[in-house]
Amino acid sequence: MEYNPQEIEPKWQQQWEAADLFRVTEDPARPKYYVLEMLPYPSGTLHMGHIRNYSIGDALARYKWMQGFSVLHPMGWDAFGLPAENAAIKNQRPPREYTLSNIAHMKRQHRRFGFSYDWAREVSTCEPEYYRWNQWFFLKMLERGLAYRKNAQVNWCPECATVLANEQVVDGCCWRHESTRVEQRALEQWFLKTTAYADQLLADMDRLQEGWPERVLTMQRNWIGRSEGARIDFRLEGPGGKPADPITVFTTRIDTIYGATCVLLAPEHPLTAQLVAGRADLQAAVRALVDSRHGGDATDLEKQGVFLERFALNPFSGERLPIWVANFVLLEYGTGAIMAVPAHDDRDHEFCMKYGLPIPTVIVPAGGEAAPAQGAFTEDGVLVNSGPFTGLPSAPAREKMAALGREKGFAEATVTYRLRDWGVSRQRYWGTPIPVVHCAACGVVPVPEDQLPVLLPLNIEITGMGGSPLQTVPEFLNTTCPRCGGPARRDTDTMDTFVDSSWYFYRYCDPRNDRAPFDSAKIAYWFPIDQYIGGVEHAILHLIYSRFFTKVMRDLGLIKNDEPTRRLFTQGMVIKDGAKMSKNLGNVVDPEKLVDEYGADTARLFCLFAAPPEKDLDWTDSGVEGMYRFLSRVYRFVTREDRQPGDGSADRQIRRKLHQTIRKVTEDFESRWHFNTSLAAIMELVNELYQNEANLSAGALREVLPNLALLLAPFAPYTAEDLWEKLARPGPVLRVPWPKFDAALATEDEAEVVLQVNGKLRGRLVVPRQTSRADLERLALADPKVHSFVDGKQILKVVVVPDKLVNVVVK
RNA sequence: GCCUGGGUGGUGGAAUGGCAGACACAAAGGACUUAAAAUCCUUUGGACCGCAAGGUCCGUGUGGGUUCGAGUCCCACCCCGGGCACCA
Repeated sequence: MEYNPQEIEPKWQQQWEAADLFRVTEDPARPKYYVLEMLPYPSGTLHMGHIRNYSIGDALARYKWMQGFSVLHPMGWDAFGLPAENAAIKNQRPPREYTLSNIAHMKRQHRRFGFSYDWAREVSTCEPEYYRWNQWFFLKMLERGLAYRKNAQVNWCPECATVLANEQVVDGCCWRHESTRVEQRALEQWFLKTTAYADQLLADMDRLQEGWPERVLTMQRNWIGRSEGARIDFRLEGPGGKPADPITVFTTRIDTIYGATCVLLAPEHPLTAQLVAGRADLQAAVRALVDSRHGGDATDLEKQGVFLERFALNPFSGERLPIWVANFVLLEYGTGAIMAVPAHDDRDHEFCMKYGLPIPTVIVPAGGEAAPAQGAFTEDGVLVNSGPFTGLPSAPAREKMAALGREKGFAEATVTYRLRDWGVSRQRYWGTPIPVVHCAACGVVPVPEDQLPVLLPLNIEITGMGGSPLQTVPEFLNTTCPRCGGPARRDTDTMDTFVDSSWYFYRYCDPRNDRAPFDSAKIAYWFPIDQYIGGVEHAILHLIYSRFFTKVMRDLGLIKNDEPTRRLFTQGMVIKDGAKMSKNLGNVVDPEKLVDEYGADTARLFCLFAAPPEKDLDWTDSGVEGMYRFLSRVYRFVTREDRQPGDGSADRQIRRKLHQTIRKVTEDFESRWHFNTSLAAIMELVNELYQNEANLSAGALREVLPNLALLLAPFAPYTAEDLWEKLARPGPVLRVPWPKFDAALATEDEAEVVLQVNGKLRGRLVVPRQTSRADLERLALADPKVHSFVDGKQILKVVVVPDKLVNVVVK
């Protein structure tokens, strides 16, 4: 029979759906397995990157089902976000309608592929049933001081008179007004205190070591950026030469403090404003510094500073140090102030060279090597010219100096993180409303839990102009204060969509719960996620935020697990013509066209065969053809009706090959997921079937063919299901146990032993397995070929690896 | 600059110290066919020797090293991709 995916795929899709095949519940009698693919943004159509992601996850889910697990394999929609608003501006389509129609279309595409999702658990983050729990978590964090307000910079386009998201800023300009420079404006915004968990987020990564890619952990470690150092107070010299309030600096190199030649403040540091008060010239110079930072790359920013004509005292040496404001000092990191040690820091060196400040050496390389002739010596060494600390190596000096500072009250060892709190306010419409009201009398008042959800109004015109769009909806904006009952205004910002995706995988466990985000018992059953699969582009933000949410939820007593995900797999991108598929480049392949032409199984198979799943995959149309040919070849062989049974002379060989293939595919699932090699092994089996067709007995085919269908089931499920039916086996395949291999049968009983002389291949020997070392050595030396290379030379040594190789070393 | 992943035939890739190039794509040739498609079979890293069967040498970015033996381990360097980037 000919392979006809256009006929068999819709047939099985309907049967699977009718049987509710992928429905799963908590079953105490079976082991559980939670396999999760990152939920998509409903952009309108699935692209090949999605298909690749889901093909990997689906192969795993189906394999686990066949292994007897209860497999939770859900799908949903990350449905809030900017594109829906842009569509509203461009096409006058309401964001909700746009989003829902995209979801409907993508879901149809999904179903054609036949992925094994339990659609009864579908979650869409833009529905009030979902986002009310975003609001609920927000209120819980507010109660615990984990959500707070502060001033922060936003991107502002003067032309649109609106706030821009970072992705709307292109080369420092507005995406819609290419020549308009984006300005920075300060706005009161909501933050979640991710920094409160910085130490835990870092420490718990040790537990992820096994199941997470090393590079993702490294990226997260860098992002959290823990540095050990010290805070040091430099007292300000007051007007009468007397010390006044201190400037606190952070440094990791307190051992270099005798080499400090000035103190540098960030332009935005509160002390800066104080110190330039009444000096219009200095104020203007500081403003110019701030401007120097905007636009352009931070890397090639020229260092600039302004001397404030004031001094601070080095608490160790008592030296008077000039106070400068410098454009490269960041308010957000450390204390927003540093001591400049030009001899031992590259940036300080550049700065002090430029302004002619002294560059005294206080650290020399240990072991008497020479310090670099130019630039700063930034490594640890031995202290010189450092008062009582002279002669100490850097590390103990740091400890002693911090201890002294602590004793005297002007310094303290401390830890600083690069991680910042998570700004979640967005001046956008299509998102979760922030559930607080602003009351003139009571200030910021949380919306009481029983009034949730704060519904996002649907009748609104999106113009892309002005501030938060929700300000234009009076019915939403105007409310009463829950505390005093007086008139109040709702917060008109919405939450970052990363909030939605920080906990969605918990909701899958109990998606229709209307009394709580979920039932904790269900979480206890399913969590942690056994395998999470997605693109590496989410290595930092999404994966840190969701780890943060998990820790908060645990501290709220809702869940018991510390981490959401046991194992993470990051798949590679899909590349065509040397670039990532994108509409701009016009190199996209439409998955649906592939299904029309070749069927979903062919598309899946190509995604799995063309490269190992963690690597980027090069798309080729001819490769797709190849997969179609392979499936056709399998189908034709299995369904052949006119076959005359052979004499069975190849039975032994084909059964061995079958068991080797089962072993190979099973091992691939249990280790590296190199499905490209699993499929190659299955292809070899099929090739052997064709080659030995005339010599296979009916009995051998009765063993091999059904197992071949089972081996294909995780990768090409429609084809496998149809073959299973054609072989008159009771299905569905998903409920059939994964085949087991017979280890003895899979092992060859003869071994081909390689013969080498001085490491060079000189011959082969077929011997019974487990032939003794002595026999192997004797046989090798007796081999005429080996003999011709050994003859007349002195044998130094003979290396024998049983069942593998004999290497004769001669001189 | 720092942190990462990688560099193997015409192409995607295989080989977790032991036969480099599994499997597939592409290409070439052949069978079947009136013909085409489809299908099936054969060849396919390079150089050289041989009428042939077959054989020799070279070959995994470059240079060193460890080892009986290195694509694989170690050191140095070159190139490409990704992330972070004045983080004190």
